[in-house]
Amino acid sequence: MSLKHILLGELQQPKSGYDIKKKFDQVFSNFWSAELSQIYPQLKKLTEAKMLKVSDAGSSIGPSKKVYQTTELGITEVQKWLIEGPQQNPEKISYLAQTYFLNTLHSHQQKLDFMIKLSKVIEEKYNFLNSAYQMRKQQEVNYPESLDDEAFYNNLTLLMGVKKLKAIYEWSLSCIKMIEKRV
Amino acid sequence: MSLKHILLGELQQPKSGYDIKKKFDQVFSNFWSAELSQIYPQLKKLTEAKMLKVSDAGSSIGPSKKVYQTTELGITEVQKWLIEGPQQNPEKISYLAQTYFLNTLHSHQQKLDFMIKLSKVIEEKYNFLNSAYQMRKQQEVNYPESLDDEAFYNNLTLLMGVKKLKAIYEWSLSCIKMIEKRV
DNA sequence: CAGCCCATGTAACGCGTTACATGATTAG
DNA sequence: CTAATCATGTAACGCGTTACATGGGCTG
Repeated sequence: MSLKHILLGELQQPKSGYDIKKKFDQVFSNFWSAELSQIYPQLKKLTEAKMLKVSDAGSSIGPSKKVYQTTELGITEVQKWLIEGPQQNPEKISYLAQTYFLNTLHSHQQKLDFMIKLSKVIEEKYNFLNSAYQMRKQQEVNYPESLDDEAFYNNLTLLMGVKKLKAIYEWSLSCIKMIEKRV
Repeated sequence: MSLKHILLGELQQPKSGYDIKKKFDQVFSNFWSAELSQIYPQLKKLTEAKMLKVSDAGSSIGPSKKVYQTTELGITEVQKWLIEGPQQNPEKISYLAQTYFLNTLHSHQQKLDFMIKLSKVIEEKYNFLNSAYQMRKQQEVNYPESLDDEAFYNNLTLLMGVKKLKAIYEWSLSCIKMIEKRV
């Protein structure tokens, strides 16, 4: 049930469905994803529930745009969600399921290949997130104390991604070494 | 599309739907979850697709039981899945979404409370996984070299869980410290 | 005999993805 | 003029959860 709350949270600063999608791809990807075909109907639903308000900002340049903004009722809903405490959702990690059943492949080389590929995939993700994090860090003189509240909490999620991916990347490297020893 | 492959992978050793559910709860929870209402129809579907075979092992004691086992066709399917390389599925982590929008709460104490609760939740998960891991480690004289292939790859997933949760737990502790400084 | 675990399933509903449909603007 | 990006939406389908329905066996 988090898409609803993410939309309400993000639309405290008004934007369109299309803008939100970009935010999902560029910023939220660390902890959530959604398609436009899921976003638009949700926006409609939340508007009907009076948690969002719309204004048509078409006309001037570009195609007509619907700009949404969270209402007081919507903000209350976000606060409820936060006060209820941390939501735990079951993790689904396909590549770990694959690792679990890796011995179904009979060739030692194929098992090793899988882990090498996995390691590269994780390395890329790590590099991507880490460079985003380092950039932020260097822009601030007195990081993280100098950040305002909003940027500070945004940043904690980025920091988590970096630390988690670092641990997973190191795990994948140790896996490769262990598998290599098992010839 | 992983439930299918997890069932096919796990049923290389024959068991019932109910047995599989226990495995999900006790072992796979680290990387996947599923309800019985999802498992039973999948087993039926995979049996129709000739990737599983059933035998009624009712009679003797307890209620009648259907025991499923992966066929050659099913094993080939698992191998295909593994050879295609690591599957990346988008992560959805509700509590990180909540962290991102934590500044929607105006009270500093409420923000801190959220992070303290989160830290406790993560600590519990970490302790649970880590004790499972330590037990395994101590049972083996020459860990992990002494493990057979199946146990070895099973174990890599456990190891990943431990390392990841350790990193996340440390992150949550550092978050508490940083938030405390921001009074 | 009450409550729990074993054991299998169906139904309703919501979440999420892929594909389809439409049309404007902008950059090469 | 063509391709990409901007912009909004619907339809079909599959995945996943919660609730419901049924019944046997075991333990206190």
